[in-house]
Amino acid sequence: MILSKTCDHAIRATLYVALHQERNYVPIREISEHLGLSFHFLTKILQVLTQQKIMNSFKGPNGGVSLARPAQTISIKEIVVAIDGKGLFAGCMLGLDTCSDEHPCPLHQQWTVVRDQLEAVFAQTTLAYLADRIRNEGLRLANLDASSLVS
Amino acid sequence: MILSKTCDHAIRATLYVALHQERNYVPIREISEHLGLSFHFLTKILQVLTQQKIMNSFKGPNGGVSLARPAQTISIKEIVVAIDGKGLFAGCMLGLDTCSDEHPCPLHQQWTVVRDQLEAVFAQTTLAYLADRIRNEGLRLANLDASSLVS
DNA sequence: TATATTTAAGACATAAGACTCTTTATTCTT
DNA sequence: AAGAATAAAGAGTCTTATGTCTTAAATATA
Ligand code: FES
Ligand code: FES
Repeated sequence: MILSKTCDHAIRATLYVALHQERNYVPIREISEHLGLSFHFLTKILQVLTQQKIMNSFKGPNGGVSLARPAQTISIKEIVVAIDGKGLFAGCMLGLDTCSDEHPCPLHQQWTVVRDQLEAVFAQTTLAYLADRIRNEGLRLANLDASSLVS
Repeated sequence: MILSKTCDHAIRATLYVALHQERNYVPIREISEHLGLSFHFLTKILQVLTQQKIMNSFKGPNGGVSLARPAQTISIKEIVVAIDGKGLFAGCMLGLDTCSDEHPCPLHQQWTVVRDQLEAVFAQTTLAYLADRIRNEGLRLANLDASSLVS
């Protein structure tokens, strides 16, 4: 798997929030129910995004989470790095402890070309862009058999 | 991590064998010592490659493993699929249970472009090509602090 | 045939990731 | 002030990946 489950959940949750930006805060309970994943687990994940200043949170009635910055300025790459670290964009494909042009492994040349493209695509893909496409094209944020949840 | 550790080990081991093709069989013990990984673990991994007809094995004195086909005909993709399955080249980036153009997730368009390129690169990169480059350019198969092992 | 060498197989152990539960802290509403 | 709603924090559990160990099977050599 490219991304950890934790990271998958983080991206889906931030997209859900981006789709509901008109509201002040979106409760985590609502997100977890709409995306079909554990409330407590999602809470832990979003705590990290809050600590990383990607989201804001607010306790108490009418509380929840919101994007800390305009959705146009938050990239998918940023979320991936916040949750999974920069390994995907910097690590060795063969799992060696360093990846560098000076001491490349056999797959270094092949991998870095693809990796740089992946990084560029993720860096320029923002939550705002994806939220627009979700709205306009009906892209799914959950499994098909649970799509009724997404409302 | 893109590939599992198991898959990393498999690729490194097959490359080691490809570098020693002049010999009939290469003992797994020798491979594990040169690559700095567990003999028993590597044995299990290479068993899978043997079952998948990518390698041959032979028991007893002067036994070991060898490539089942010419190194020119074995691609990295084939090894990745044998060990990790086809998930990397077919699965949803967001971890949803299906990935299809008909019901795409928000990252589908971005990911499939990169994924198809990764698949193409891996499919056309053979053990023979990589072994040549290892020989000619001194690419490393092990960590730097263990590179003396690789002889 | 006896012994050494090597892979095959499977049980077992450890570590990491994924998820659950309980308690605490904060804020709103009444 | 009291109670309800919500996130934060942390302990605990379950599952999967990784790694280890022991025994069996096959083969060569003497
Ligand atoms: S050194 Fe292995 S991918 Fe760069
Ligand atoms: S549906 Fe998610 S990547 Fe294709």
